[in-house]
Amino acid sequence: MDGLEAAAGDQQHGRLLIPQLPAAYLASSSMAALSPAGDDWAASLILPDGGSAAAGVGEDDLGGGVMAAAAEESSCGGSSTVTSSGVTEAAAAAAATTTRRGRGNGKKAGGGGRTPRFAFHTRSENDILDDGYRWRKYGQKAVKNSDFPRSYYRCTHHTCNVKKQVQRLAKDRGIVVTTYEGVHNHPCEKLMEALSPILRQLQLLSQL
DNA sequence: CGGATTTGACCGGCGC
DNA sequence: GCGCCGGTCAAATCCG
Repeated sequence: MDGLEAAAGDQQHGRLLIPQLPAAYLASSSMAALSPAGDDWAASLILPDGGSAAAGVGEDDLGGGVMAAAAEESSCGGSSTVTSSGVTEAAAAAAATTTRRGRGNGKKAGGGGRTPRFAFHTRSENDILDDGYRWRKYGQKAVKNSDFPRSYYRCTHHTCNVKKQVQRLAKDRGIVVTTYEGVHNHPCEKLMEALSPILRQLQLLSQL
């Protein structure tokens, strides 16, 4: 297991903790309870750890820990176009086997500071789920064991080095596997947008 | 016109 | 050592 800090212990109890993930990240990615309206979509968090991570994304074998997050469509992506069939059970887990390599870049982080990485499934017709951040696509590649290409995105924020990969499951084209790598070092635009009125009120109250 | 996407080439690690 | 494969780059193209 490399690259991933896995919360191995908790998996067996049906719970998954996501290590090294700041709350903002979580809030933005899937589970905030910001605006629980709109379509719901099923998400399952995947934390490939040790051996179980051996299962590749392509071969959607029951991998490591799965957590049926069954989150409401929420997050800063309030206007997300993610639509789903409403299925809420977790799909089979695939793990992000992508571990190393890259062009010089992959090395840099590997020196000792590993970038946190986690993946989750969403059942959606839409490849791109709006997580509140802005992404720029920088590559697309056909991968083995999958009929669908994998897309590579990078956060458009200047100082932010977060990447994500998006790929459809070979066996179930309705499921999109999104793998995040890194942690945003800036607030989520849409999240802040949504929070700003509340923050303003808080400031007012604190002045009293 | 500026930013995002597309797409083929290139690079580097890994397995054989 | 070589070929395969996944990830990234960058020029061309597209789009608002």
